[in-house]
Order: sequence, then C-alpha cells, then structure tokens
Amino acid sequence: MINFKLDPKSGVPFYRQIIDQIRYGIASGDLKLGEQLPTVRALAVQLKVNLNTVTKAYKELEIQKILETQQGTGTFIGSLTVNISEKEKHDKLKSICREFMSIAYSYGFDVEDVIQELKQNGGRS
Amino acid sequence: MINFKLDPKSGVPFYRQIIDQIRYGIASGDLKLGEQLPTVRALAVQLKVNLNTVTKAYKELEIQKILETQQGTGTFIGSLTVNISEKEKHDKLKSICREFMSIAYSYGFDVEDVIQELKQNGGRS
DNA sequence: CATATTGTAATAGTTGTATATTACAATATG
DNA sequence: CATATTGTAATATACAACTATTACAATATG
Repeated sequence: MINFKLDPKSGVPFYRQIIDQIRYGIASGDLKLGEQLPTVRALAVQLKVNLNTVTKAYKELEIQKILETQQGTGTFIGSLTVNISEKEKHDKLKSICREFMSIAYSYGFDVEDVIQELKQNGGRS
Repeated sequence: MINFKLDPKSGVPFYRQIIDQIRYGIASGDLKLGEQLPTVRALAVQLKVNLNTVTKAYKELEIQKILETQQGTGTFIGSLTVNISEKEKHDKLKSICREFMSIAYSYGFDVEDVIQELKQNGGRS
C-alpha cells in the first residue's frame, strides 16, 4: 500500500500526483498484482480532495490497463507491467529536487546545507 | 548562466519551472549576485513560450526580492538576506528536509537518490 | 430482497495557466 | 536627440484543473 501524499506547492495537478505515485508504486514493486487500492471516496477523504479528482486519476489508469475497476467492488492493480524509464525517473527526481531547493533557498539555505542535513538525519530527524 | 529547459510533461507550469530553475541556480551557486539573466524577450524566444509567461516568472521573483529589475537595462540576481535565529534556522531546515523526503519517498526515491541529485547539479559551478 | 458500498456520470462555477496582440515606459546607445 | 532595447501593462481568448453537488449503476452483504 502506498502512503499517498499530495504536494500542493509543486504545481503538479493533484490527479497527476496520484497517477504518478501509483505508477511508481507498481514499478517499484510496492504495489502488487491484484492489490486493492483505496476506494475513490476513501482516498478523496484521506487526501482532502474532491471525489472527481481521485476518479479522474483512477479512470485514466484504468484506460491504460494499469488498473482494473469493478463497480461495487473496488479498484485493483492490473496485470500490465509498468515500466518507467530511467530518464523519466531522473526527470521526476530533478523536478522534486528543484522544488525542494527553491523552497530551501527562500529560507536562506543552499544545496550544501540541505545535503548536510539529509546526510545527518536522513530527513527523519 | 543557466541552461534553461522546460519539461512540458512534468505538469509543472512553465512559469513555475522558470522560477524553480532560477532559485535552484542561486542556491547551487550557479547564479551569482548581480549576474544578468536573459531578457524577457530572449528567454521567451529561447523557451518558445509567450512573453507574458517569462514576465510572470521574473515578476514574482522580483516581488520576493530575489531578482532586481531595471526597465531598459535588464534583470539581475538580487541579494536576498534572510534573518532568523540559528536555532530557528536549523529547525526550519530539519522540517523542510522531513517534508522533502516524505514526498520523495512517495515516489520511491530515498535519501541517497536525493543527495546524489543535489550533488550532481549543485557541485558543478 | 433490502441496503450499503463502490464506481460512474453530469452539470455548473471558479481559478489558474498560457497564448496572442498591442501599446506604453524607462533606460541605453550611437 | 533619435532610436533601439528592456521591462511593463492591458485586454481578450482558450483550456485545464478543481470543487460542489446530485444522482445513477453495479456489486456485495446481511
């Protein structure tokens, strides 16, 4: 199961964030074939977004055969193997890091400060 | 000087990508105080986006005192100083990093991945 | 069978993003 | 001074994203 998390500051549409997290979850083996995802209503409540937003994400993945849905039952991981290219992964990492540093910089931190902190506490503190 | 690049697939608005790249550039030492940025028109042409889009990015950074602009002359990296106490600063850094990593985790990236990326694009100068 | 649960659909309204276009204002340059 | 260059402003248009709301359809459950 994924620990879904939305970042409102990222500029990335919510439904895209949901889609990506599911895709990355499958690709990394974190989500397995047949596993049930949260219901559209449950995830909407959890993420504090509208029902339609979750629905849009699930539906797009269903069209891509990545998810399988059954009305009245739920939404499940389909059998389609998800491959995420190294380039796409790297682009995503870059995008996340840029946003990270953009925020960090606004508090006066530079890359070294952040690296130092991450090395020390692993972001857990 | 930054090698600006937009990723239309990322979902991040163009103007936000421009902002992030500039802030990242400063935080990584790639952009130095007083350095001139491309003119709004030049960057618009280079990135193949509308003049207004670049303007929006520059203007927001100007409001935040990160850039300084002079009509007829150009746009330059300003001197943003942040004054908060050391303890407050460190607490902030910790909380930012925690937030960073929780998002990175949801995409399957770990601390090492992030550190690696930050080192790559920050240690270049 | 009755009811709850799950996904689906449709409509309307608001906000944000980006484009195109035109024009003006301030500064630099010859 | 004349002109080019740079940032600024204003308007209109189109589309995407998100929300709110209501209702329906298919399946599961007691």
